[in-house]
Amino acid sequence: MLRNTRQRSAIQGVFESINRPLAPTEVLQMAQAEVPRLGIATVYRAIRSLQESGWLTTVELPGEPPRYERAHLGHHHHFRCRECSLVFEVHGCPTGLSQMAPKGFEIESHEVVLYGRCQECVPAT
Amino acid sequence: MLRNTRQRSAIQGVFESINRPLAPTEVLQMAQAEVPRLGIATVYRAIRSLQESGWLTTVELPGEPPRYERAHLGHHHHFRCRECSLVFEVHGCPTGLSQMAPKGFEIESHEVVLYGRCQECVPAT
DNA sequence: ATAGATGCAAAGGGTTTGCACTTGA
DNA sequence: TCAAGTGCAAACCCTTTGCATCTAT
Repeated sequence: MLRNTRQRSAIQGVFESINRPLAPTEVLQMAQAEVPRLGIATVYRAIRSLQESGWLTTVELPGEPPRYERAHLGHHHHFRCRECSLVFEVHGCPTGLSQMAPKGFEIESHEVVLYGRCQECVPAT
Repeated sequence: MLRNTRQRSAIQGVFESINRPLAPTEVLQMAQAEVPRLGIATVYRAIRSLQESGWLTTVELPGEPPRYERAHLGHHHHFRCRECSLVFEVHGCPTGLSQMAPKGFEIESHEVVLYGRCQECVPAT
């Protein structure tokens, strides 16, 4: 696998130059600047193989279509600004998660999404 | 607007008898016990109108199609079993959420999703 | 009676797949 | 060379919509 094609390097280039999670169609449009005949199927296939190779991770927020970004190391969560819709990484985890499970249930992992206003959108005090 | 039909009462009955978020196809299958010729379109239309009337709320988990549950419940979160894929309600919240926000960010709300094995799927000890 | 509700099937939107052609190693 | 990669279109899955029919009021 992982052959070095114009299509794939265009797609990787998009992720390298844009600093936020991207939807497949966004990737398509941006990469078509370099490879005009690029097809959406190729984008999906490239995303999948880049995911499987660990180069990309999926960013899933409730009720939103998946987006993809270059893999950062480590467990983290997300903060989504209700005003500007930007998504930020947050580090650390809440405590007391294990006490939330019903009796007999076994927790293996968790997701946390915080909603609110980012630094830019909090009114100046 | 809300006419009292056999279909709608069967659909509401499903939500009243099952205490976990349901996908439209689950609702269809269960309600067909009462109304065999029930169609999926009717389920979707009923869900939408019950949502708009405030009787149902949407449960969105990252990367999954929406599920629905009765709206009477207070603030709670969800547990998704990795084996049987069922989603359960969990009560209580973790602590220390406010410490996760970057400096200057204002948290308004949060979502927590736990993943693991439900009581049915935990191997008998 | 009559407007809302239903069932079916066809249409949409986003994602995946089949297949013949292209291209990088 | 020749299999992985690509482009196109058709297939899929889930959801919505058009339309003739049914039904609660």
